[in-house]
Amino acid sequence: MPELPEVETIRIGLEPIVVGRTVTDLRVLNPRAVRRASEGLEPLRGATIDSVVRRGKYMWFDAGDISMVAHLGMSGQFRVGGGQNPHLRAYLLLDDGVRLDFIDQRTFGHLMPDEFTKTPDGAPGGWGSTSPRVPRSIAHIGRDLLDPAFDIETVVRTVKAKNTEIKRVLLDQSIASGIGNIYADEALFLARVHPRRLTNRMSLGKIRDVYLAAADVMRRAVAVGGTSFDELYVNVNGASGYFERSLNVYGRDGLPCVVCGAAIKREIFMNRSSHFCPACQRARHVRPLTRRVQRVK
DNA sequence: AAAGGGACCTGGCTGC
DNA sequence: TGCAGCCAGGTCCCTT
Repeated sequence: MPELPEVETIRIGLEPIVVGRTVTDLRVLNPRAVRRASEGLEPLRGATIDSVVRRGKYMWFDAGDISMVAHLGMSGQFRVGGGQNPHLRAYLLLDDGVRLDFIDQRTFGHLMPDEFTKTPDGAPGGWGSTSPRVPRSIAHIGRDLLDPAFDIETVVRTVKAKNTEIKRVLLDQSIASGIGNIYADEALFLARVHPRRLTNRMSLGKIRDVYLAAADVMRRAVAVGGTSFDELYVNVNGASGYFERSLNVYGRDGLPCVVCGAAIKREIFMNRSSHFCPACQRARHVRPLTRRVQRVK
């Protein structure tokens, strides 16, 4: 499940492979892998890649007037290819003979050629970029927590004004991007906030704590190459990350809390699992459970 | 308008 | 042994 740290690891791995290279050929093996399937990836043919940029979980190849946006979804991978893989969805052939494969078992990921639009704040479009522009289709995605132009005070005020639960807002990529289910649970644990806590019942300081915790956990995950559970997330060379051993709550339901020893709880919320310590993250200022269908294991 | 919930997708795993 | 059903979750889209 690639979130910001995993995508950043892949972006770093892609840079020496694609920057300065020209796309000499390309092929789409599964039309689901490309948005705007009518034109496919053809606009990339002949383009020279100047940089690989990331905002949240999105990446793009900056190739002059055109970009190729990439989202890995649940299981997308870029691999230096040539080998056989039943989940190979598309590939680019570069002018040095390298074949860059896009592999995606669950097919939630996609590639897409796109044009640029200017960033409203005049800052570079994302990590790895020096130009103030972003692909049009992802202009609505918020800056991520590790972006130098990320404005935490604006985000904190936006979150406070919402009438909903904190975890739902953490996963809203238009407010702050890059956070997925794993790091949302980890950030809430570190900030000692229940996932279903209502944001308009939180102080500005507490909301800030949650976002600072999310930034901290992602920064530490980037440093060790992200989190790997299985072969679905690996970097461009096929190697795994090491952050799984640092997870405090995610996937630890029933095991003792590392702080207080209480059993970590797993609860279904937003059709996903939430993992939290019921003692460290008390259910204060949450909506009554009767308002929603709940299944607790 | 904002909020919330389901669909999409595949393969590994569980339990009968 | 075989197979049905569950589970993983990022994002889009529809309904309220």
